[in-house]
Amino acid sequence: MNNNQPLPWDNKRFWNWIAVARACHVVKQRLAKELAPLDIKLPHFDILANIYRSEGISQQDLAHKLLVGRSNISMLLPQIEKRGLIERRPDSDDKRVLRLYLTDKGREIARKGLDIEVGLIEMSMSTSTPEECDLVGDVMKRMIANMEEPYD
Amino acid sequence: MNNNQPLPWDNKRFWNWIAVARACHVVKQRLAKELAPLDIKLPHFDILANIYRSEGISQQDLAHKLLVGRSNISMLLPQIEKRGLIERRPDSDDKRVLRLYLTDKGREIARKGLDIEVGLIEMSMSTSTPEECDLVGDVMKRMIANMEEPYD
DNA sequence: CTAAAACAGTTCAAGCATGAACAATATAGT
DNA sequence: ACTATATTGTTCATGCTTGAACTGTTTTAG
Repeated sequence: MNNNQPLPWDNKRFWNWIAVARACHVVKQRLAKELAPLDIKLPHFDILANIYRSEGISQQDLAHKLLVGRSNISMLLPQIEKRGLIERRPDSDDKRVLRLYLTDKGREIARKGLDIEVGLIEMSMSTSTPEECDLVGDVMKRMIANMEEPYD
Repeated sequence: MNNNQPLPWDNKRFWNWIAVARACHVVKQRLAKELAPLDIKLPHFDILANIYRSEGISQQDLAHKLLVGRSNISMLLPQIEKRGLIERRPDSDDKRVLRLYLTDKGREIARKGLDIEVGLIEMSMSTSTPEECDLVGDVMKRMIANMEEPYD
């Protein structure tokens, strides 16, 4: 450890994190290209995929799952709705909330897109053992947990 | 393995990857907040940090390092230049290329920002051993390498 | 019961990122 | 030397993302 000017370039954790960020970036760019044949953009697909897993989810919860603002969802949903991929139905108990459902067409695209995504992930992780991949997942979950804390 | 409908929810690699993407997202959001006192946005900081490490880099190479398009850099640099954080000087050999240098003010912000970033990364990775972090880095580098391939 | 607070969703302006089309310069092939 | 090709950086239109301000609904407190 340097005591005067500890440059990040000497810090292994720093570089390991840079690798994570780059991998994330590269995978997202690649996935966007692979989804092009389905005529769906990544943000729209992320929404479809989440509704696919949690049919009837509210916009609020969807935004929370995707780690984006409510306004973001609010701007994207009408586009997807106009394409006939989802339906928004008001909750019967609480008139504030809208619940989200896939149409058959939406479900098909979500399904195909997920197949593409899983294929891509398996391909890119094929050179690592399942144990290694699990460890990566564990470290990431720990990071997310640590990130909740105040720090400064 | 399911043979009919292999849902991603049954796929461990899939979930491990989701954890990576979420961690990436959370760290970026958090870093953006921590950088606020320096009055610098994440995209601008990423540029400063890279010039800090590679003074005299060209816009092209910078874009490549950051995994973004040249146009992106081309739009952001004038803003940073107007704030007096960087200088753009034409290359003497090749009149097409502009080389990027930090001003003293820019170097100070880059330095402070990097300290914040490293602190954040160390904090979030503090619950994992150095060996685990290194393994994460290795798996990510393998993923990036695999992602270059054609696949479909 | 009513006023205040909390909550779900929307709208808007601003900033970031992209790809395509473009200008200027450099390199290669003939 | 000369044309064709490739490269560097810019500009533009488009789309995503955000946070703040807003509407309407529900819950909480007095």
